[in-house]
Amino acid sequence: MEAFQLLSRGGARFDKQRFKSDVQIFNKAPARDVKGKGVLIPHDAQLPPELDFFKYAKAPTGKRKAEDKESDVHAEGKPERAERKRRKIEDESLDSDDNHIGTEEDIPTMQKHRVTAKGSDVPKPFTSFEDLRERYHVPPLLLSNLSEHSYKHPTGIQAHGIPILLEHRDLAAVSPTGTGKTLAYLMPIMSALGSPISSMKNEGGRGVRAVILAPTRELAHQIHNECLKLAAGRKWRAVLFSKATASTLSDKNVRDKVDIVISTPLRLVASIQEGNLELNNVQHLVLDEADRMLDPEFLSQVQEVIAACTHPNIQKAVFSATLPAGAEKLAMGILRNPIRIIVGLKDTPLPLIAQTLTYVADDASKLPSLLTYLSQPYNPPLLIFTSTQPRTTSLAEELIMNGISNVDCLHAGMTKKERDDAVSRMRRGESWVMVTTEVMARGMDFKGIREVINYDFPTSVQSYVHRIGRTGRAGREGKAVTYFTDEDGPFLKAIANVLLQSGSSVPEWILKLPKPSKMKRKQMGKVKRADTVNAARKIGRNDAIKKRDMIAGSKRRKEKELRETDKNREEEKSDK
DNA sequence: AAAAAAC
Repeated sequence: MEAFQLLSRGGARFDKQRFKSDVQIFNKAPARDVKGKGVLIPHDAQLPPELDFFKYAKAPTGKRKAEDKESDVHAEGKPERAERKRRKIEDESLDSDDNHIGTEEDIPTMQKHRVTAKGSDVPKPFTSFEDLRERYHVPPLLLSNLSEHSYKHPTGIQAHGIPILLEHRDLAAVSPTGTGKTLAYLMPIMSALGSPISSMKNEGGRGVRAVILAPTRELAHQIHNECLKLAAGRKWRAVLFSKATASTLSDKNVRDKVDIVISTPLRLVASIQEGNLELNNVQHLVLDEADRMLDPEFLSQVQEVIAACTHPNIQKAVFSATLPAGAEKLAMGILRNPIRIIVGLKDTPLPLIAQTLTYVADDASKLPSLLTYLSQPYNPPLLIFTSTQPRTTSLAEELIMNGISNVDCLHAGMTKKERDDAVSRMRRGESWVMVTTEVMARGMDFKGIREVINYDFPTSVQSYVHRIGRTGRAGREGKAVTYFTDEDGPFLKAIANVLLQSGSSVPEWILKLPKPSKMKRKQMGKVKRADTVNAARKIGRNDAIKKRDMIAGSKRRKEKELRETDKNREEEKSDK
């Protein structure tokens, strides 16, 4: 409390103890608004003893129902689509029986987590990390490192995925954000590397034995940290690949002593092409954020890495919270006799995240809305997503100029050092408001984040799911606010369905929006937009105006409002 | 659909 009073006077540093132990803080005094700045002290959110992520799965609602309804409404003329959907759902529920995944007595976590497995000879999941010692001879040190970092009970993806990887099978794993996917692949890999009784023999060759690919440097860095935690007390060498380490590793003697390389794809490709790195002894390859890694821009790089991994007995695994059909197909092509594990519902955020959609009319109305939001109590640190680097920078500047404390900014246009510093400040709890791009959207695990704001509308369902997945991690609650403007109309419904699917509510009129067909979306753009505008005006407009009026305006803001009304007028004209 | 990120 004292720390926050200090803070409210402005300028003072965030109390570093603040995020050291979340639990400690959570048990403290009830939430109080700190004078003026609206910073809220959390009071709830004790870690639940068991991470029951999927309560909603027991009684399927939301999307399933919405899908059916949708099919009913839109299926006229093409009933086969509804039929296909229904069959798919049945197939999924059959999968688990076919593969003898286990009964509830065997695996108490099963029912809760609604896991579906597909593939031949699916290994049984385990219930306690200790089980792994006997079943797979996982080194005791690894297990004690686990408990040291208070990993007590395996999450769904860990219970199901780890045995698969320990049996050296290929795996495609889909599990929601913040459910411990990193550990699910790191632990078995490190076990295999260190265990003398592993299914594959290590005497074959020298050089890097495991490679983990991630889409951003920050994520690679974070994975490396996890790796170090697990490896503590053992001689494993895990290397975070960067320019610096790449040149060190060009020395073959050094290289041969490295077990695990964690890297972004292009960095690795560069080293391979320079002849400074050989991957012919790689026996474990993981694509983290797999769907992202299989995006067209990354795909060729990833393929090059895969091609360089010539070891015949290589195990490959892909992990993500989202896996669109296209990416899944690609992944399945890369994997050999794979098992596919899906925890929860695909492409769905956790119900722990309370999501809202907020109408803000147009771009110019966003800043006033955000400032209003920040003038009320909120839970720091706050993560704000924008669509471009320049917008990230300028929004951060605006916030600072409007007197918001401890604003930070992070995008890939910044130098490595700037990026590293921003992440450290975030980890230390010194940032209250972090404005960022997609670079932070995936994988990043900041335990303190309880609120995410999509200042700019996400460009895909996947992006949405990952962005808001920065909160609500490891069983904690989270909050996500998404601004939408008239222009976002065509994509609104898709996101709205995601909200529904994960147990958040959506205004009726959004659900009634017609679903724009792919082909017609372009030409219909105008019409759709008009629909949205009208519907939005009825419900959201007044709120938006009220909000704007509530803000005592600085000159800057008044200018903004003027510009905004001008724009509105122009748009109204052009609509006609 | 479209930007970001990767070196």
